[in-house]
Amino acid sequence: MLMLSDDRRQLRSGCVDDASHGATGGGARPLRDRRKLDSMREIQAVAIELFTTRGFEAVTVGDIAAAVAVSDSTVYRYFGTKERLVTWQDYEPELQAALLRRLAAQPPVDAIRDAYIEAVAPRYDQSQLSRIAFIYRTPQVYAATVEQSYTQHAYLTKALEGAADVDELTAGVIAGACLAAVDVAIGRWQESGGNTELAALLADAFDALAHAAPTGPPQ
Amino acid sequence: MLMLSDDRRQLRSGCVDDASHGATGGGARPLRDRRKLDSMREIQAVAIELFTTRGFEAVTVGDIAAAVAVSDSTVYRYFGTKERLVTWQDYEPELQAALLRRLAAQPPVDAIRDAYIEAVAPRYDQSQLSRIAFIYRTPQVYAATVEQSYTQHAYLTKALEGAADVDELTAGVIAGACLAAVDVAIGRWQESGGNTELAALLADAFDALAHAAPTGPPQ
DNA sequence: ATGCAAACTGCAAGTGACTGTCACAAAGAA
DNA sequence: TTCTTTGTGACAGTCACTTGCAGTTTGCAT
Repeated sequence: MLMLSDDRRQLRSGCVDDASHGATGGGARPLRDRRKLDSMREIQAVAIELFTTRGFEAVTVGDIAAAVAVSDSTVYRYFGTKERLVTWQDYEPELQAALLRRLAAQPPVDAIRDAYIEAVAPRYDQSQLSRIAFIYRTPQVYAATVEQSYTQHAYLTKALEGAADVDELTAGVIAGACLAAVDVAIGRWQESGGNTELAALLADAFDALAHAAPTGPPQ
Repeated sequence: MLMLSDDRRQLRSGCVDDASHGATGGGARPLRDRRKLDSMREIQAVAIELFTTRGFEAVTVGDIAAAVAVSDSTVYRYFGTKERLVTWQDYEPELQAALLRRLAAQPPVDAIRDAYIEAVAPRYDQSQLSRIAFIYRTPQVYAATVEQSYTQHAYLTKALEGAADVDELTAGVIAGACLAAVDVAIGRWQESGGNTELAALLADAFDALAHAAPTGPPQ
Protein backbone atom coordinates (compact mmCIF):
# COMPACT_ATOMS: atom_id res chain seq x y z
CA MET A 1 0.00 0.00 0.00
CA LEU A 2 1.06 3.55 -0.43
CA MET A 3 3.64 4.41 -2.91
CA LEU A 4 6.72 6.45 -3.32
CA SER A 5 6.70 6.59 -7.07
CA ASP A 6 5.01 5.42 -10.23
CA ASP A 7 4.92 2.16 -12.09
CA ARG A 8 6.55 1.59 -15.41
CA ARG A 9 3.53 2.62 -17.42
CA GLN A 10 3.48 6.01 -15.83
CA LEU A 11 7.14 6.41 -16.46
CA ARG A 12 6.85 5.59 -20.11
CA SER A 13 4.11 8.03 -21.00
CA GLY A 14 5.18 10.92 -18.86
CA CYS A 15 2.19 11.61 -16.66
CA VAL A 16 1.13 12.06 -13.07
CA ASP A 17 4.19 14.11 -12.29
CA ASP A 18 2.20 16.46 -10.12
CA ALA A 19 3.82 19.70 -9.14
CA SER A 20 6.22 19.43 -12.03
CA HIS A 21 7.65 22.85 -12.26
CA GLY A 22 8.67 24.27 -15.58
CA ALA A 23 12.07 23.50 -16.98
CA THR A 24 11.81 26.18 -19.64
CA GLY A 25 12.02 29.68 -18.33
CA GLY A 26 12.60 28.58 -14.75
CA GLY A 27 9.37 30.08 -13.38
CA ALA A 28 6.59 28.21 -11.63
CA ARG A 29 3.30 27.42 -13.36
CA PRO A 30 0.80 27.62 -10.58
CA LEU A 31 -2.40 28.04 -12.52
CA ARG A 32 -1.95 25.09 -14.85
CA ASP A 33 -0.85 22.86 -12.01
CA ARG A 34 -3.72 23.84 -9.82
CA ARG A 35 -6.23 23.24 -12.58
CA LYS A 36 -4.69 19.90 -13.35
CA LEU A 37 -4.79 18.82 -9.72
CA ASP A 38 -8.39 19.97 -9.39
CA SER A 39 -9.25 18.12 -12.54
CA MET A 40 -7.56 14.95 -11.31
CA ARG A 41 -9.37 15.10 -8.01
CA GLU A 42 -12.69 15.56 -9.76
CA ILE A 43 -12.04 12.70 -12.15
CA GLN A 44 -10.97 10.46 -9.29
CA ALA A 45 -14.05 11.29 -7.25
CA VAL A 46 -16.36 10.50 -10.14
CA ALA A 47 -14.44 7.34 -10.96
CA ILE A 48 -14.62 6.01 -7.42
CA GLU A 49 -18.31 6.73 -7.22
CA LEU A 50 -19.00 4.94 -10.48
CA PHE A 51 -16.76 2.04 -9.51
CA THR A 52 -18.34 1.54 -6.11
CA THR A 53 -21.81 1.79 -7.62
CA ARG A 54 -21.45 -0.40 -10.66
CA GLY A 55 -18.24 -2.33 -10.05
CA PHE A 56 -14.74 -1.87 -11.41
CA GLU A 57 -15.08 -3.96 -14.55
CA ALA A 58 -18.52 -2.72 -15.46
CA VAL A 59 -17.33 0.86 -15.79
CA THR A 60 -15.17 1.75 -18.78
CA VAL A 61 -12.69 4.57 -18.80
CA GLY A 62 -14.86 6.10 -21.51
CA ASP A 63 -17.79 6.18 -19.09
CA ILE A 64 -15.75 8.14 -16.59
CA ALA A 65 -14.43 10.52 -19.21
CA ALA A 66 -17.94 11.16 -20.44
CA ALA A 67 -19.23 11.76 -16.92
CA VAL A 68 -16.58 14.42 -16.32
CA ALA A 69 -16.84 15.74 -19.88
CA VAL A 70 -13.24 15.23 -20.89
CA SER A 71 -11.81 12.95 -23.54
CA ASP A 72 -10.57 9.45 -22.91
CA SER A 73 -7.06 10.50 -23.80
CA THR A 74 -7.06 13.10 -21.07
CA VAL A 75 -7.91 10.51 -18.45
CA TYR A 76 -5.11 8.30 -19.69
CA ARG A 77 -2.68 11.19 -19.84
CA TYR A 78 -3.47 12.04 -16.23
CA PHE A 79 -3.64 8.60 -14.67
CA GLY A 80 -1.95 6.24 -17.07
CA THR A 81 -3.97 3.20 -16.05
CA LYS A 82 -7.50 2.48 -14.97
CA GLU A 83 -6.32 1.23 -11.59
CA ARG A 84 -4.38 4.38 -10.94
CA LEU A 85 -7.66 6.26 -11.05
CA VAL A 86 -8.26 4.72 -7.65
CA THR A 87 -4.79 4.41 -6.19
CA TRP A 88 -3.49 7.86 -7.04
CA GLN A 89 -2.77 10.16 -4.13
CA ASP A 90 -0.62 13.19 -3.67
CA TYR A 91 1.25 13.06 -0.39
CA GLU A 92 4.15 10.83 -1.32
CA PRO A 93 6.89 13.46 -0.90
CA GLU A 94 5.95 14.04 2.73
CA LEU A 95 6.23 10.38 3.58
CA GLN A 96 9.61 10.20 1.94
CA ALA A 97 10.84 13.23 3.85
CA ALA A 98 9.59 11.90 7.19
CA LEU A 99 11.27 8.59 6.48
CA LEU A 100 14.58 10.18 5.69
CA ARG A 101 14.52 12.41 8.74
CA ARG A 102 13.56 9.68 11.19
CA LEU A 103 15.90 7.03 9.85
CA ALA A 104 18.76 9.31 10.78
CA ALA A 105 17.55 9.68 14.36
CA GLN A 106 15.76 6.50 15.47
CA PRO A 107 16.19 2.72 15.30
CA PRO A 108 15.10 1.65 11.82
CA VAL A 109 11.81 -0.11 12.55
CA ASP A 110 10.73 2.61 14.95
CA ALA A 111 11.64 5.16 12.32
CA ILE A 112 9.51 3.52 9.66
CA ARG A 113 6.56 3.10 11.99
CA ASP A 114 6.71 6.68 13.21
CA ALA A 115 7.14 8.08 9.73
CA TYR A 116 3.93 6.42 8.67
CA ILE A 117 2.19 7.57 11.83
CA GLU A 118 3.37 11.08 11.15
CA ALA A 119 2.94 11.37 7.41
CA VAL A 120 0.14 9.06 6.37
CA ALA A 121 -2.05 8.41 9.41
CA PRO A 122 -3.38 12.01 9.56
CA ARG A 123 -4.53 11.70 5.96
CA TYR A 124 -6.78 8.77 6.59
CA ASP A 125 -10.13 10.29 7.44
CA GLN A 126 -13.66 9.50 6.36
CA SER A 127 -13.13 11.21 3.01
CA GLN A 128 -10.59 8.54 2.13
CA LEU A 129 -12.60 5.60 3.38
CA SER A 130 -14.50 4.67 0.26
CA ARG A 131 -11.33 4.88 -1.79
CA ILE A 132 -9.27 2.71 0.54
CA ALA A 133 -12.09 0.27 1.10
CA PHE A 134 -12.50 -0.11 -2.61
CA ILE A 135 -8.80 -0.86 -3.01
CA TYR A 136 -8.95 -3.64 -0.45
CA ARG A 137 -12.13 -5.06 -1.90
CA THR A 138 -10.87 -5.21 -5.50
CA PRO A 139 -7.98 -7.61 -6.08
CA GLN A 140 -7.05 -6.07 -9.40
CA VAL A 141 -6.70 -2.64 -7.83
CA TYR A 142 -5.01 -3.97 -4.74
CA ALA A 143 -2.46 -5.64 -6.98
CA ALA A 144 -1.74 -2.31 -8.61
CA THR A 145 -0.84 -0.79 -5.26
CA VAL A 146 1.43 -3.71 -4.58
CA GLU A 147 3.13 -3.11 -7.88
CA GLN A 148 3.83 0.37 -6.65
CA SER A 149 5.10 -0.86 -3.31
CA TYR A 150 7.69 -2.82 -5.29
CA THR A 151 9.53 0.46 -5.69
CA GLN A 152 8.84 1.35 -2.11
CA HIS A 153 10.37 -1.87 -0.86
CA ALA A 154 13.52 -1.25 -2.83
CA TYR A 155 13.71 2.28 -1.52
CA LEU A 156 13.24 1.24 2.09
CA THR A 157 15.79 -1.53 1.74
CA LYS A 158 18.41 0.88 0.49
CA ALA A 159 17.58 3.41 3.17
CA LEU A 160 17.92 0.74 5.85
CA GLU A 161 21.24 -0.42 4.54
CA GLY A 162 22.53 3.09 4.87
CA ALA A 163 20.93 3.98 8.19
CA ALA A 164 21.12 0.77 10.17
CA ASP A 165 24.07 -1.56 10.36
CA VAL A 166 22.55 -4.51 8.52
CA ASP A 167 23.32 -6.54 5.43
CA GLU A 168 21.16 -6.45 2.34
CA LEU A 169 19.17 -9.56 3.11
CA THR A 170 18.29 -8.37 6.59
CA ALA A 171 17.39 -4.93 5.29
CA GLY A 172 15.11 -6.46 2.69
CA VAL A 173 13.37 -8.63 5.25
CA ILE A 174 12.89 -5.75 7.68
CA ALA A 175 11.52 -3.53 4.93
CA GLY A 176 9.14 -6.23 3.76
CA ALA A 177 7.97 -6.97 7.27
CA CYS A 178 7.32 -3.29 7.96
CA LEU A 179 5.37 -2.87 4.75
CA ALA A 180 3.34 -5.92 5.69
CA ALA A 181 2.55 -4.33 9.04
CA VAL A 182 1.50 -1.10 7.36
CA ASP A 183 -0.65 -3.00 4.94
CA VAL A 184 -2.41 -4.96 7.66
CA ALA A 185 -2.96 -1.81 9.70
CA ILE A 186 -4.56 0.03 6.79
CA GLY A 187 -6.63 -3.03 6.00
CA ARG A 188 -7.93 -3.08 9.55
CA TRP A 189 -8.60 0.63 9.49
CA GLN A 190 -10.72 0.16 6.43
CA GLU A 191 -12.52 -2.80 7.93
CA SER A 192 -13.38 -0.77 11.01
CA GLY A 193 -15.13 1.72 8.79
CA GLY A 194 -12.47 4.32 9.49
CA ASN A 195 -13.57 4.48 13.12
CA THR A 196 -10.31 3.28 14.64
CA GLU A 197 -7.35 5.63 14.66
CA LEU A 198 -4.86 4.51 12.03
CA ALA A 199 -2.00 5.68 14.24
CA ALA A 200 -3.05 3.24 16.96
CA LEU A 201 -3.47 0.41 14.46
CA LEU A 202 -0.01 1.08 13.08
CA ALA A 203 1.45 0.93 16.57
CA ASP A 204 -0.32 -2.35 17.28
CA ALA A 205 0.69 -3.87 13.94
CA PHE A 206 4.33 -3.01 14.45
CA ASP A 207 4.20 -4.40 17.98
CA ALA A 208 2.93 -7.65 16.49
CA LEU A 209 6.19 -7.94 14.56
CA ALA A 210 7.75 -9.03 17.83
CA HIS A 211 6.01 -12.39 17.35
CA ALA A 212 7.28 -12.86 13.81
CA ALA A 213 10.68 -14.30 14.70
CA PRO A 214 11.23 -18.07 14.61
CA THR A 215 11.99 -19.72 17.93
CA GLY A 216 14.41 -22.43 16.83
CA PRO A 217 16.49 -23.72 13.93
CA PRO A 218 14.92 -25.44 10.92
CA GLN A 219 13.93 -29.05 11.34
CA MET B 1 5.84 -15.06 -4.56
CA LEU B 2 4.50 -18.52 -4.67
CA MET B 3 0.86 -19.13 -4.66
CA LEU B 4 -1.71 -21.38 -3.21
CA SER B 5 -4.44 -20.66 -5.66
CA ASP B 6 -5.51 -18.64 -8.66
CA ASP B 7 -6.50 -15.06 -9.22
CA ARG B 8 -9.98 -13.97 -10.10
CA ARG B 9 -9.46 -14.28 -13.82
CA GLN B 10 -8.55 -17.91 -13.49
CA LEU B 11 -11.52 -18.53 -11.32
CA ARG B 12 -13.92 -16.99 -13.78
CA SER B 13 -12.89 -18.99 -16.82
CA GLY B 14 -12.30 -22.33 -15.21
CA CYS B 15 -8.74 -23.23 -16.07
CA VAL B 16 -5.44 -24.29 -14.57
CA ASP B 17 -7.10 -26.77 -12.30
CA ASP B 18 -4.37 -29.29 -12.89
CA ALA B 19 -4.95 -32.82 -11.72
CA SER B 20 -8.66 -32.27 -11.76
CA HIS B 21 -9.98 -35.74 -11.65
CA GLY B 22 -13.23 -36.61 -13.32
CA ALA B 23 -16.44 -35.96 -11.48
CA THR B 24 -18.51 -37.93 -13.97
CA GLY B 25 -18.01 -41.64 -13.72
CA GLY B 26 -15.65 -41.40 -10.75
CA GLY B 27 -12.60 -42.80 -12.58
CA ALA B 28 -9.27 -41.03 -13.18
CA ARG B 29 -8.33 -39.59 -16.56
CA PRO B 30 -4.60 -40.04 -16.71
CA LEU B 31 -3.91 -39.65 -20.40
CA ARG B 32 -5.72 -36.39 -20.93
CA ASP B 33 -4.24 -34.88 -17.79
CA ARG B 34 -0.74 -35.98 -18.63
CA ARG B 35 -1.00 -34.53 -22.10
CA LYS B 36 -2.34 -31.29 -20.75
CA LEU B 37 0.47 -30.97 -18.21
CA ASP B 38 3.06 -31.77 -20.86
CA SER B 39 1.49 -29.24 -23.15
CA MET B 40 1.49 -26.57 -20.46
CA ARG B 41 5.11 -27.20 -19.65
CA GLU B 42 6.05 -26.93 -23.31
CA ILE B 43 4.10 -23.72 -23.79
CA GLN B 44 5.63 -22.25 -20.66
CA ALA B 45 9.14 -23.13 -21.77
CA VAL B 46 8.65 -21.55 -25.16
CA ALA B 47 7.00 -18.49 -23.62
CA ILE B 48 9.82 -17.89 -21.15
CA GLU B 49 12.40 -18.26 -23.87
CA LEU B 50 10.64 -15.78 -26.11
CA PHE B 51 10.05 -13.38 -23.24
CA THR B 52 13.65 -13.41 -22.08
CA THR B 53 14.86 -12.99 -25.63
CA ARG B 54 12.57 -10.28 -26.90
CA GLY B 55 10.99 -8.84 -23.75
CA PHE B 56 7.60 -9.37 -22.17
CA GLU B 57 5.71 -6.67 -24.01
CA ALA B 58 7.24 -7.35 -27.38
CA VAL B 59 5.93 -10.90 -27.47
CA THR B 60 2.20 -11.40 -28.01
CA VAL B 61 0.29 -14.40 -26.82
CA GLY B 62 -0.35 -15.11 -30.48
CA ASP B 63 3.41 -15.36 -31.09
CA ILE B 64 3.70 -18.00 -28.39
CA ALA B 65 0.69 -19.93 -29.63
CA ALA B 66 2.12 -19.93 -33.14
CA ALA B 67 5.53 -21.08 -31.92
CA VAL B 68 3.99 -24.09 -30.16
CA ALA B 69 1.45 -24.64 -32.96
CA VAL B 70 -1.67 -24.34 -30.85
CA SER B 71 -4.43 -21.78 -31.04
CA ASP B 72 -4.57 -18.61 -29.00
CA SER B 73 -7.67 -19.85 -27.25
CA THR B 74 -5.84 -22.90 -25.99
CA VAL B 75 -3.16 -20.78 -24.38
CA TYR B 76 -5.80 -18.68 -22.66
CA ARG B 77 -7.74 -21.73 -21.61
CA TYR B 78 -4.62 -23.18 -20.02
CA PHE B 79 -3.10 -20.12 -18.40
CA GLY B 80 -5.80 -17.50 -18.25
CA THR B 81 -3.47 -14.53 -18.43
CA LYS B 82 -0.23 -13.66 -20.14
CA GLU B 83 1.54 -13.24 -16.82
CA ARG B 84 0.42 -16.64 -15.65
CA LEU B 85 2.43 -18.13 -18.52
CA VAL B 86 5.44 -17.25 -16.41
CA THR B 87 4.18 -17.62 -12.87
CA TRP B 88 2.41 -20.92 -13.21
CA GLN B 89 3.84 -23.84 -11.30
CA ASP B 90 2.46 -27.14 -10.19
CA TYR B 91 3.51 -27.88 -6.67
CA GLU B 92 1.00 -25.85 -4.72
CA PRO B 93 -0.80 -28.75 -3.08
CA GLU B 94 2.40 -30.02 -1.50
CA LEU B 95 3.14 -26.66 0.07
CA GLN B 96 -0.33 -26.47 1.47
CA ALA B 97 -0.08 -29.96 2.94
CA ALA B 98 3.31 -29.26 4.52
CA LEU B 99 1.95 -26.06 5.99
CA LEU B 100 -1.04 -27.76 7.51
CA ARG B 101 1.01 -30.57 8.97
CA ARG B 102 3.68 -28.35 10.49
CA LEU B 103 1.34 -25.72 11.88
CA ALA B 104 -0.15 -28.44 14.06
CA ALA B 105 3.23 -29.46 15.44
CA GLN B 106 5.55 -26.43 15.58
CA PRO B 107 5.51 -22.78 16.63
CA PRO B 108 3.82 -20.87 13.80
CA VAL B 109 6.74 -19.00 12.29
CA ASP B 110 8.98 -22.04 12.47
CA ALA B 111 6.21 -24.03 10.84
CA ILE B 112 5.89 -21.65 7.92
CA ARG B 113 9.63 -21.46 7.44
CA ASP B 114 10.11 -25.19 7.54
CA ALA B 115 7.17 -25.85 5.26
CA TYR B 116 8.78 -23.68 2.61
CA ILE B 117 12.14 -25.31 3.18
CA GLU B 118 10.51 -28.70 2.81
CA ALA B 119 8.08 -28.12 -0.02
CA VAL B 120 9.47 -25.38 -2.21
CA ALA B 121 13.22 -25.18 -1.65
CA PRO B 122 13.92 -28.57 -3.31
CA ARG B 123 12.14 -27.37 -6.43
CA TYR B 124 14.39 -24.43 -7.00
CA ASP B 125 17.16 -25.71 -9.21
CA GLN B 126 18.87 -24.36 -12.29
CA SER B 127 15.94 -25.32 -14.48
CA GLN B 128 13.81 -22.80 -12.63
CA LEU B 129 16.34 -20.02 -12.62
CA SER B 130 15.44 -18.24 -15.82
CA ARG B 131 11.77 -18.32 -14.90
CA ILE B 132 12.27 -16.92 -11.42
CA ALA B 133 14.81 -14.37 -12.57
CA PHE B 134 12.39 -13.16 -15.20
CA ILE B 135 9.67 -12.74 -12.60
CA TYR B 136 11.88 -10.58 -10.43
CA ARG B 137 13.09 -8.55 -13.38
CA THR B 138 9.62 -7.78 -14.75
CA PRO B 139 7.45 -5.63 -12.48
CA GLN B 140 4.26 -6.53 -14.30
CA VAL B 141 4.86 -10.22 -13.80
CA TYR B 142 6.11 -9.78 -10.26
CA ALA B 143 2.89 -7.93 -9.48
CA ALA B 144 0.92 -10.90 -10.76
CA THR B 145 2.63 -13.20 -8.28
CA VAL B 146 1.85 -10.77 -5.50
CA GLU B 147 -1.76 -10.75 -6.59
CA GLN B 148 -1.71 -14.46 -6.11
CA SER B 149 -0.06 -14.19 -2.71
CA TYR B 150 -3.08 -12.09 -1.72
CA THR B 151 -4.95 -15.36 -1.37
CA GLN B 152 -1.97 -16.95 0.29
CA HIS B 153 -1.81 -14.23 2.90
CA ALA B 154 -5.46 -14.69 3.75
CA TYR B 155 -4.95 -18.44 4.01
CA LEU B 156 -1.90 -18.13 6.25
CA THR B 157 -3.65 -15.61 8.45
CA LYS B 158 -6.57 -17.91 9.03
CA ALA B 159 -4.29 -20.87 9.65
CA LEU B 160 -2.31 -18.86 12.20
CA GLU B 161 -5.43 -17.76 14.01
CA GLY B 162 -6.39 -21.38 14.40
CA ALA B 163 -2.98 -22.82 15.21
CA ALA B 164 -1.37 -20.12 17.31
CA ASP B 165 -3.07 -18.20 20.06
CA VAL B 166 -3.08 -14.77 18.42
CA ASP B 167 -5.66 -12.20 17.38
CA GLU B 168 -6.43 -11.44 13.76
CA LEU B 169 -4.22 -8.38 13.47
CA THR B 170 -1.21 -10.19 14.87
CA ALA B 171 -1.86 -13.18 12.64
CA GLY B 172 -2.04 -10.92 9.61
CA VAL B 173 1.21 -9.21 10.48
CA ILE B 174 3.02 -12.48 11.12
CA ALA B 175 1.76 -13.93 7.85
CA GLY B 176 2.80 -10.84 5.94
CA ALA B 177 6.22 -10.76 7.55
CA CYS B 178 6.81 -14.43 6.74
CA LEU B 179 5.79 -13.95 3.13
CA ALA B 180 8.14 -10.99 2.94
CA ALA B 181 10.96 -13.19 4.23
CA VAL B 182 10.17 -15.87 1.66
CA ASP B 183 10.07 -13.27 -1.07
CA VAL B 184 13.42 -11.78 -0.12
CA ALA B 185 14.99 -15.23 0.13
CA ILE B 186 13.82 -16.21 -3.34
CA GLY B 187 14.94 -12.86 -4.67
CA ARG B 188 18.40 -13.46 -3.27
CA TRP B 189 18.47 -16.98 -4.63
CA GLN B 190 17.76 -15.63 -8.05
CA GLU B 191 20.37 -12.89 -7.71
CA SER B 192 22.96 -15.46 -6.76
CA GLY B 193 22.35 -17.22 -10.04
CA GLY B 194 20.80 -20.15 -8.23
CA ASN B 195 24.14 -21.00 -6.67
CA THR B 196 23.13 -20.50 -3.05
CA GLU B 197 20.90 -23.08 -1.43
CA LEU B 198 17.40 -21.68 -1.11
CA ALA B 199 16.92 -23.57 2.14
CA ALA B 200 19.83 -21.69 3.71
CA LEU B 201 18.58 -18.37 2.40
CA LEU B 202 15.14 -19.06 3.82
CA ALA B 203 16.66 -19.83 7.21
CA ASP B 204 18.68 -16.60 7.12
CA ALA B 205 15.73 -14.51 5.99
CA PHE B 206 13.53 -15.83 8.77
CA ASP B 207 16.28 -15.22 11.28
CA ALA B 208 16.37 -11.62 10.11
CA LEU B 209 12.79 -11.23 11.26
CA ALA B 210 14.18 -11.03 14.75
CA HIS B 211 15.34 -7.51 13.90
CA ALA B 212 11.96 -6.41 12.61
CA ALA B 213 10.42 -5.53 15.97
CA PRO B 214 10.32 -1.91 17.13
CA THR B 215 12.36 -1.11 20.23
CA GLY B 216 10.18 1.55 21.82
CA PRO B 217 6.79 3.25 21.72
CA PRO B 218 5.87 5.73 18.95
CA GLN B 219 7.21 9.23 19.26
C1' DA C 1 -1.53 44.57 -25.74
C1' DT C 2 0.67 41.20 -28.64
C1' DG C 3 3.52 37.51 -30.32
C1' DC C 4 5.78 33.21 -29.38
C1' DA C 5 6.96 28.69 -27.57
C1' DA C 6 5.47 25.18 -24.91
C1' DA C 7 2.11 22.52 -23.03
C1' DC C 8 -2.76 20.83 -23.00
C1' DT C 9 -6.62 18.80 -25.27
C1' DG C 10 -9.65 16.15 -28.41
C1' DC C 11 -9.95 13.18 -32.43
C1' DA C 12 -9.06 9.13 -34.83
C1' DA C 13 -6.94 5.03 -35.90
C1' DG C 14 -4.52 1.65 -34.26
C1' DT C 15 -2.62 -2.78 -31.16
C1' DG C 16 -3.27 -6.56 -28.33
C1' DA C 17 -5.16 -8.89 -24.13
C1' DC C 18 -9.06 -11.33 -23.06
C1' DT C 19 -14.08 -13.33 -23.56
C1' DG C 20 -17.71 -15.91 -25.51
C1' DT C 21 -19.76 -18.89 -29.02
C1' DC C 22 -20.02 -22.48 -32.28
C1' DA C 23 -18.80 -26.47 -34.90
C1' DC C 24 -15.72 -30.22 -35.02
C1' DA C 25 -12.56 -33.77 -33.41
C1' DA C 26 -10.76 -36.92 -30.12
C1' DA C 27 -11.28 -39.85 -25.74
C1' DG C 28 -13.62 -42.82 -22.84
C1' DA C 29 -17.81 -45.64 -21.63
C1' DA C 30 -21.35 -48.79 -23.12
C1' DT D 1 -19.23 -49.28 -33.25
C1' DT D 2 -22.11 -45.81 -31.07
C1' DC D 3 -23.05 -42.32 -27.66
C1' DT D 4 -21.47 -38.91 -24.48
C1' DT D 5 -18.11 -35.96 -22.69
C1' DT D 6 -14.49 -32.91 -23.21
C1' DG D 7 -10.73 -30.51 -25.52
C1' DT D 8 -9.70 -27.59 -29.54
C1' DG D 9 -9.67 -24.06 -33.20
C1' DA D 10 -11.79 -20.38 -35.82
C1' DC D 11 -14.08 -16.18 -35.35
C1' DA D 12 -16.06 -12.05 -33.77
C1' DG D 13 -16.34 -8.74 -30.27
C1' DT D 14 -15.02 -5.61 -26.11
C1' DC D 15 -12.06 -2.63 -23.96
C1' DA D 16 -7.61 -1.00 -21.99
C1' DC D 17 -4.12 1.57 -23.67
C1' DT D 18 -0.96 3.95 -27.33
C1' DT D 19 0.30 7.13 -30.79
C1' DG D 20 0.22 10.88 -34.10
C1' DC D 21 -2.00 15.03 -35.59
C1' DA D 22 -4.20 19.45 -35.43
C1' DG D 23 -6.26 23.11 -32.94
C1' DT D 24 -6.39 25.69 -28.62
C1' DT D 25 -4.77 27.66 -24.29
C1' DT D 26 -1.28 29.32 -21.13
C1' DG D 27 2.68 31.95 -19.43
C1' DC D 28 6.24 34.79 -20.58
C1' DA D 29 8.71 38.45 -22.94
C1' DT D 30 8.58 42.29 -25.38
